[in-house]
Amino acid sequence: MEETGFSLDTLRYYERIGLLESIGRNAAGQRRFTQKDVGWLGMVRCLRDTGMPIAEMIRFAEMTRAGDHTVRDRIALLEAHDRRVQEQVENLREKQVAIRNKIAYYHSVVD
Amino acid sequence: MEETGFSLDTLRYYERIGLLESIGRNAAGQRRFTQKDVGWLGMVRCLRDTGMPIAEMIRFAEMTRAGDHTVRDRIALLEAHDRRVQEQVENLREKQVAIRNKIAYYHSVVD
DNA sequence: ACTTGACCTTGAGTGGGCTCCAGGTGGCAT
DNA sequence: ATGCCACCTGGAGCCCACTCAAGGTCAAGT
Repeated sequence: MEETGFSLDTLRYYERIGLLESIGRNAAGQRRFTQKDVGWLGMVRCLRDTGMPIAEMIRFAEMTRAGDHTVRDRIALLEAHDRRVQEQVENLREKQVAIRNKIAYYHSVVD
Repeated sequence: MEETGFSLDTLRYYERIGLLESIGRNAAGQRRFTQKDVGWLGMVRCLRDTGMPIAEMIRFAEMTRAGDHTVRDRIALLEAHDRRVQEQVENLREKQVAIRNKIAYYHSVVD
């Protein structure tokens, strides 16, 4: 298990579905993650943790492999995602206020 | 479909699993949502949207039905949830910075 | 020499949260 | 009075993102 925070099973799964480009093996057939792989996994972690669906990450992975002519599309994808993240944050903050009001109300009942 | 933002199927599902206390019916057997039901659904929406698992919402629902002696436990549950929400927000913000850095990097490549 | 254990593969199973289906009923517009 | 639509029920099905199982290989320690 690499210290990207993914389990080995998850890494195998990601490789199978094409989210990771075929990871190199050593003589015994075991996966050897390069610095590049680890970097990409950092990106994957970042996108996953902000709620990007796997299907979309695969599209992003494919663009990344396809070369520099996809950079504009990658920007568009990330900017759209950034807007969704922004909405998530705002929505959470809003709901958090409601939760805190409820807590305050309960406190007023119990004290 | 009520304007709590839940689909009718979802409302039926919630009733089945005990997240909603048996909703009243009219003569024809159709659900009639009271103001109280709608209020509770607002709470449910708030908790769902902030990532509380359904199982935990059911525990909360049961406490709410059980009466005033559960208020302290409800406070504890909501405070724990509030801390998780806070972590979510902080985590999202952190990851958002990384995404924006990536976008900026791509811009520097493409321009 | 042999056990242990971490890895390998393919494929099936799981859990959460809905969502849809079949078959049926009731009210209302034409 | 007949078609239509929105609702009802119980139960099955679906999607996502993993996670586990079975059977096998290899390297290192005792």
